[in-house]
Order: sequence, then C-alpha cells, then structure tokens
Amino acid sequence: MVAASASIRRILVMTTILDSTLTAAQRSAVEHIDGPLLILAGPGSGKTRVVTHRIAYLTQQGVSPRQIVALTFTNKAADEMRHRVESLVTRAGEFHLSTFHRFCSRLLRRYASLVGLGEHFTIYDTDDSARALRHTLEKAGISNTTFSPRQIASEISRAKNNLVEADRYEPPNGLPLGTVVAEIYPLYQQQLLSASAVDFDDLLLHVAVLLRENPELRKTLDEEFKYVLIDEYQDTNFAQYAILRALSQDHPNLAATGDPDQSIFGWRGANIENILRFEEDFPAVRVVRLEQNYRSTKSILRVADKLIVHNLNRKHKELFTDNPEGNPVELTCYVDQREEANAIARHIVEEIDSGRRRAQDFGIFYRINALSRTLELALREHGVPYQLVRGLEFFQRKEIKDIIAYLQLINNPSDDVAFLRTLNTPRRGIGKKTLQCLTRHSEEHGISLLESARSAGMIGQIAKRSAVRVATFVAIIDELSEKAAAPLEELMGLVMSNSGYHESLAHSDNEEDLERLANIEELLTLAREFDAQHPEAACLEVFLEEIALVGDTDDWEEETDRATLMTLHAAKGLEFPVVFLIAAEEGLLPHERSREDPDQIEEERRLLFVGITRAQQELKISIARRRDFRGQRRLTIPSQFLMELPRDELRMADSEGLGGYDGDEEPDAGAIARKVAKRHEAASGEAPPLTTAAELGKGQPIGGSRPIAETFSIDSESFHVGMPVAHPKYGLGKIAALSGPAQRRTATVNFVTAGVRKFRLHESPLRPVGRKP
DNA sequence: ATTCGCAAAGTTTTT
DNA sequence: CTTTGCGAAT
Repeated sequence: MVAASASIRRILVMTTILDSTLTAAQRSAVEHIDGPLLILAGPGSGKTRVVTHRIAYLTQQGVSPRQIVALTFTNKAADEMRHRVESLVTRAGEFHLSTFHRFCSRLLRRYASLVGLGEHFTIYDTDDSARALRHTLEKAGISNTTFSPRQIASEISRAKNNLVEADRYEPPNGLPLGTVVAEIYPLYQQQLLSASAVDFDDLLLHVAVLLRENPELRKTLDEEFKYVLIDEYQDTNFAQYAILRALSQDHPNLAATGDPDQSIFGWRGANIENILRFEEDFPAVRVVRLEQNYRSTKSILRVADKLIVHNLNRKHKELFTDNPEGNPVELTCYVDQREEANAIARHIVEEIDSGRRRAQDFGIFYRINALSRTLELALREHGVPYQLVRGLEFFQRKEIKDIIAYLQLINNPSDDVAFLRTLNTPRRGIGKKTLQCLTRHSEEHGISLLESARSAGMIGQIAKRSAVRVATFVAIIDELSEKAAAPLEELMGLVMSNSGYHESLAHSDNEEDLERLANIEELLTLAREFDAQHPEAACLEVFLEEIALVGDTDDWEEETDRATLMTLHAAKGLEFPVVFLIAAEEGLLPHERSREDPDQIEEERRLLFVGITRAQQELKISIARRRDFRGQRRLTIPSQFLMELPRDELRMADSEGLGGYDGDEEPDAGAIARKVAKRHEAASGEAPPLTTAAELGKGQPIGGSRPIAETFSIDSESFHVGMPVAHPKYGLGKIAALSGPAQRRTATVNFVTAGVRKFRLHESPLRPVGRKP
C-alpha cells in the first residue's frame, strides 16, 4: 500500500519534474545531484522553476527533505519557492526553506549560549540597533563626535558583513570615522550581548563565528544540511559566504544561482566577487548557464543587453529569446514631472478603458521613493487604482514599536533598549536624571536596567517620588510577564490596558492619536491571526521573530488589480507586462552619490538593467526636462545610460508642445530628446509619435550641417569624465577620458554613432549637453 | 518634564 | 518640500 502509493507518486513526480518543457540546460541543472553547482541565470530564464524542480528531483532520488536547505534573501522569494515546491512534492513541509537571516536565527536559538547569548535573545531592527548604539555612545560619553550614529552604525554594519569582529576591528587607513568606530564597536557589541540582543548583521556574524570556532559543530551541521541551495548568490556578503562555505566542506553540494548583472545591493555589503569567484572556490563545479529569456520581447531584451555590455567588470552572457519582437522601447521626454506623471496615468486609463490591459499589468519604477509623490497624485486624479510598495511602513510606526517593545521586554528582561523605550511610554514622569542613575547602577553591578529598576528605592540619588514611579513600572512589567504564555491577542490587550497606553490615546481628541489607535487595532488583528495559526501556546517569541524578520514589503499583493509603484531595488524578481521607468536623469539614475566611483556607476547601470528586464511586453522610459526636487526647480540632464541604449531601437518622443523652449536656457533634457528624436526620424523616415508637427520643425538635428556651438565658449574646467557632450559634426557622446594641461586639455569622446574621437578642448566646438543651473 | 520651534539634512534597504 | 532631531523655553 505504502509502496504502491510511493511508486505512483514517483511516476507523477517523474513526469512533472523532467517533463519535456525543460530545456537541455535547465535539465542538466535539475538532474545535478552531488557536487557544487553554479547556475548563472539571466533575467526571466526560469531560474525558480529550475531550482524548485531540482529540489523535487533530489527527493525523488532518495535525498531526505530534511537534508535540503534552500535559502533566499526575501520572504517573498521564500514564499514563492515554497508554494512552487509544494505543487511538486508532498513532503514540502520538511524542507528547510527560508530566508538566510531566518535560517541563521533558528540556528542561533539552538546554540545561543555558545556565542554568549541567552536563548530568548531579541532581534533588533535597524531602529532598535540605532537606539542601542545611541545608548552606548551616551554611556561612553562620546555623544558629541562629528559623526552621526547613523554613520557609525553603517561602518559597524560594514565590518560585521565582512566578518570583522569587535576586538579585531581596525580603522581602514586614514578613515577618521574608523577611530571612533574602533572605540565604540566593542562597547556596542558588549551592550548587545548583555541585553541578549542581536542586530540583523549579528544573525550572520554569530553563526559564521560559531561555525568557525567549533569544528565539531561545523561538521555536524555540514552533515545535517547536506544539500544547500542559495538563491541570488550575487547578493551574498562575506559573512554569508563564510557560512555557506562552512556548510559545504565535507558535503560540497552547494548549489548557487544568481546573475552578476543583477547585483544591486553592493552598498549593503553584498560582494559580487562571491559569484565571480565561485569557480575558483569550487573547482569541481558544474556551471549551467540559463540564457534564454522567457519573459521579455526581443526588442526589450536587446536594449537591456546593449546597456549592460558597458559594464567592464562582468562575465559575458548572451541573452536571447524566442518571444516575439514586440514594440520598440519608448523614450519620452516630458516638460516636467507633473506632465510625466499625468501622461503615464492617462496612458494607463486609456489602456484599461480599451480593454487591452488591466491595472495590475503596469509597474512604475523610480530610483528613489521621493519620486512617487507626483505619480500618486496623478494616478489618483485619473482614478487609476494603485499600490505603493514601500518597505517597513507599518512595523516602523511609533505606536507599533512601542507595543512591540513591551512584548520584547517581557520575552527578554535583559533587553535594555526595550526597557528604555517602554519606561516612560506613555508618560510616567520618569526623567533623564532617574534614568542616568539607573544606567549607572546597572553598569556598576553588571545587571540589566530592569533589574536595576527593581531596586530603584535603594539607590540614593533617586528621589522618592521617582522611585515610586519606577516601582509602578516594574510592577506593570511583572504582572504582564506572568501572562507571557497567554494567547498573543490577549497579552497584547493586557499590554495596552495595563501600561496605560490605551488610555493615553483613547482620551485624546487628537486625530493623530486616533489613527495610532487604529493602527494598534490592526496589530491586534495580526496577533489574532497569528494565534489561530499557532494553536499551541507560548508563541510570543515566534511572533517577535516573525515581525523582526518580515518587513511589510510583503504587503504587495499580486492578486489585486492595481498598478504597482516601487523603487528599482524593490522591483527585483518581479515582472510586469508594461513597465514605466521614470526619471532617467543624471543625479537620480545614476544617483549623484555614485558619481565618483566607477564600481558604483556599474551598479547603477545594473539597477537600470534590472528595471528594463522586468518588462514583458512594453517598456517606456521617461525623463523630464525640469524636475522639482526638494522644493527646488531644476533643469535636468538625461542619464548617461541613455546614451548607451541603441538609438535605432528606441522610439523617441518629446511631449512638448509649442513655445516651451525659448532658446535662452541652457540646452537641457528636452532639447536633447528633441534633437535625438529628430535624428531618429531622419534615419528611419518615420515620425516619432507624440511629437507635434510644429515641434519637428523646431528641433535642431545634432548631426545637421549647421553648427550649434558658435556662441559657446567653455573653459576646459567644466568638462569631466563621464559627462555627456555634443559635437556639431559627430552628435552625442560621452567623455571617456581627459588628459593634458589646461591649454592642451584633450578629451577622448565616445560618440553614440561616430565612435571614439579625441579633441583639444579649447579648439573644438565640443560642449556639455545641459548643465546644472 | 514636556513642549514647542527652528535648523539641518535629505539614496537605494532583501533582513 | 519634507522629515527629524536637538535645544531652549515654559
């Protein structure tokens, strides 16, 4: 009976797993069992499909699901993978399938004591960590450095990502920030340990150290997790790399999937070298390239490819597709962001009204969140339903964090950050002075703040009145702690009432307070759902871990029929039939902070690559001539990346009507797009859409006979490498290099159509296109 | 101890 | 234009 059903299942599995829809390359990855495997998967190449099928295949070949670990970076990716594995295998629940951080968190709970943590350690989010750091700075008496806690935190984070422990930290040469960090990092780490807390980076750091310093344990775990799969390998940092290697020594069955061209988290410590180096790390590796794209049209894919080949630090990859040619990619220039947003909204409305598309078919991407505003406004005005994907909204709200802090303190009484947060929230009249006494007392006796608070009455410097108030607070926490095992919703309700938090909000006629109350209601609902999912009691810690490791980026709903607005970073891993990519302008994409560093420019280029390759059928890139940003009106310069796109593949358009360009202004985005559009028209004999007849007559073809630089005299100082320039004869280009002294300053220019040429700057009609006002 | 007001700063953010 | 944090005033 059992055998029969097993063999039936086996047949079913066989047919679904190795069905004929797999290509040869995909199949070779799926059927790979032992030994290292590297899947270099281009965008839309069916990577997830391959990974899930391989998991199924492994079990079908007799590997126990318990020995398989599949790691992703996002919950969304983990959920999707789980979903898809479940449709292939029956025992899907037994796999270790989670995000990297969650996997580490579980491991760490098992072995917490080995790294000096309590079993009930708290996971701090970025905000909590910042508070811990600030508290540490205060205790150390170096609160008035030139560096912000944020800067310090990010340097500590960088160190942790690179597996540099507190006692081994050395300031990178000449970095003034480093000296401060060298001093504060050990104290901060000590603070975390004594509070029995970890920050996000610690989850990785501790596990990596654990594996490094306990060879026996490492061996055990290597054995336990025989088959490790890691998704988005290009985004791993050094700590993650170390963990993966430690788990793949005796059983080097590490399967990594990734795409170096989609590495966009370098600024968070991700090291693209990890994937580029994989073949050296595991010489016996089997490399599978998935280069066929099943997502995008040919024309979209060509544009993506032409862009990404400009990256120098890159493995060549051939992208191709059997999909139809599709419409040309559009590049439109608008007068300002208002018009850009309105045009997009209008277009979406038209498409929906005509029945060609649904709202959910549209994705709108931008480089920074601040750009979403105008879009939202326009979409609302046009009645387009939309959803805005923005990480960490709900759980970062003050009131939510307040309530959570109570729960954290109940779960882990050593948690000083939670103590600090709750002590005087709501207002209990406990002030700075009292707090200082408590802090000093806990330092002197090596005990937690809550422990100190218990003996507040005995501490001389604390006034009677204050001591009573502190005692009241301790009593509240103690009372709540007795209910720690109660269902979450109940516990949370008790927190609300006993702490006086509810009262402090309920009796307010302040609208904001009422909203806060509503948010807390939502949290209670969440708790109720959680209770339902975890009928066994004592799930407080699980809940806390859940909300620490789940951002609410997951509130993006695939199901609902709404257009989606998000940053380019958030768009990774998703796809939309129609993609709008706005504000392809210098300073925004690439972002101005990336300008100096060529590596960062390459990352920005990859970011655009990721955006482009999200599009299935249509891609519309846009710029605005003028953009109001931070309250300032600025003329824009089109992104240097636009120069790298294949001109003859793009449909250029300029939305501007009559009389917009008065000739007095510096040449700007509008002028350029118009000119390029005109040039394109001349080349193809086809008028670009959206361009008025009047407009066509006005544009100045760059490659035309009339010089356009006669009135410009520009000193050589105003040129720099990477700058877009125009030449009356050769058209648009980009400065590839500069050399020579002022008088003989020479620029090497890479022209879009005319190749590479050199010029003496003060003799040539070469000029910058557009300039900041 | 709390509150109010002004100054300064302001990417991206899987966890 | 925002938001956020710190410092002075009540």
